[in-house]
Amino acid sequence: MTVRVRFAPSPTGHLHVGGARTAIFNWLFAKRYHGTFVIRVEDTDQSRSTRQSEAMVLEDLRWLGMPWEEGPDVGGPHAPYRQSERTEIYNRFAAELMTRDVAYRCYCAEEELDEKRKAAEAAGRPPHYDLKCWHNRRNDDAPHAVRFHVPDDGDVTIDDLIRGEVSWKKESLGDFIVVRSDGLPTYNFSVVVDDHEMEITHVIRAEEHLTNTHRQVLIYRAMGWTVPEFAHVSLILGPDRSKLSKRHGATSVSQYAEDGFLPDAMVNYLTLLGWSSPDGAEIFTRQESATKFSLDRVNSAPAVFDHQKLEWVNGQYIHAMTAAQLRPLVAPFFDVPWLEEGIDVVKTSVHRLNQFADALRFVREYEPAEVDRALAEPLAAELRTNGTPVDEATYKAMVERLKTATGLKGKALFMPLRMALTGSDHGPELVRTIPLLRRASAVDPSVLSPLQRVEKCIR
RNA sequence: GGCGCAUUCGUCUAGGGGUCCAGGACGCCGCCCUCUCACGGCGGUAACACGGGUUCAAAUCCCGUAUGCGCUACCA
Repeated sequence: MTVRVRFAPSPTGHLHVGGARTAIFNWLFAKRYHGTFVIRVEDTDQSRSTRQSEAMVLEDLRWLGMPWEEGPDVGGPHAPYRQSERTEIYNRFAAELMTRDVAYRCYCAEEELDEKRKAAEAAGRPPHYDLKCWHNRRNDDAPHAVRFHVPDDGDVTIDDLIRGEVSWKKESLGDFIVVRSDGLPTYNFSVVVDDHEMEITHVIRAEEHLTNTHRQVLIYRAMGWTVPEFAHVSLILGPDRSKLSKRHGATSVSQYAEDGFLPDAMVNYLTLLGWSSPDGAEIFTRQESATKFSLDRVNSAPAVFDHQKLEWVNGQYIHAMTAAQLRPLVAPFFDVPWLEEGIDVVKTSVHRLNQFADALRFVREYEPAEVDRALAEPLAAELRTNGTPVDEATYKAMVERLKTATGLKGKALFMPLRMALTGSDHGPELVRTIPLLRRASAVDPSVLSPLQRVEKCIR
């Protein structure tokens, strides 16, 4: 049997990091078992779903770098992959459910149901549907929804791949709506129809759907369909341990892209949030994790999103990349003719792509520092006669001559030197900084050369 | 309220009856490297929610309690 998994976002905004992690686990599982990864858009809630949002979610998924074999944009053998385009299919199966007498038309008004529910709750009874339309089944075309009837043998036990056995008693459920009065299916119905029709073998989704599984299994049974395997992934929490939301800061994948995070780092971190590699590795490519991924190593407890660790992971990726690899990624945030050289000099002090501009500010902006003439003048003379160092050897030669000329050494020499050339008391090593300033000033007229800087100090 | 899920350092986690007075990572602290900042290296800090069982032996199995979260919709 070929593994087929799906990620089924509802297009109501950008892709959320929680959704991203669910997508990653699905993708990893598909790769691990050489299966198929399907994207299905769950847009049956017309009031909240937009086509624009669907495009954003797909774009976020593309940015993360998890290609899918079937989906609304690429099609596939089970098209369409947008639930709003599959209503005839749902209606067909809803009709079949009614033919089998496990579903029925419900003509109750929403207000009426609300009142009954409140009354039941007030009286301490379970707020389940009172079965009025089940007991008086009819089939006219007055406005109605379609309701599924929970059978007497409605107890359900599943063997969740992450949580183990989970059971529910039939009593915990009332008859529930499968087709709304607007003719569109509810989630619990469309998801079953689609997962069956699309031959999904493993349903890997967020924990918030765990209790919905009871209803869904009942529908599978009523239709006589094979029940897929389930794996419910725990939620991602904010620092206060409530479900991660906007008030905790950035929650959408696109926001992280804008904040200078790399897709590889994002996928790496999110994979680590709930899954651990059997060899204990924490930095790994998606190919590496895909060969080792298994659902039994997915943690069933919710995980707090740790922004600091994400930054660290992102830094690990940036530090491991060459300046040439980094340049095209940094350019959208900050671009100068000497970008690649600049990146090479400061990349170890940066954790995010958008921090390069700041880290290289000293190259573009220079405020003359208070520097003792006893150093500034010999330095200016040195730069005039011997030129500016171009590499480690010429830098060391310059330092030796300066030591002789000034009688200074160690910190007493280097700090004023740094101040004179960068205007700051901290930054990358001088042996790298000076050649960078030289090259940058050569290709970029807005950058002052080392000599120009020193001259400003003397004036 | 009912049902369901969860609970190991501040955070992510390892662990599946003895090898655990609990290991790794992030963070934090210290030291080293060093002109500074960062990187890197080394070291330190810090946890089995609580109470009962089962067992020669429990972080690991069972039962309660507490706490958190989810579902209980004509949202997904």
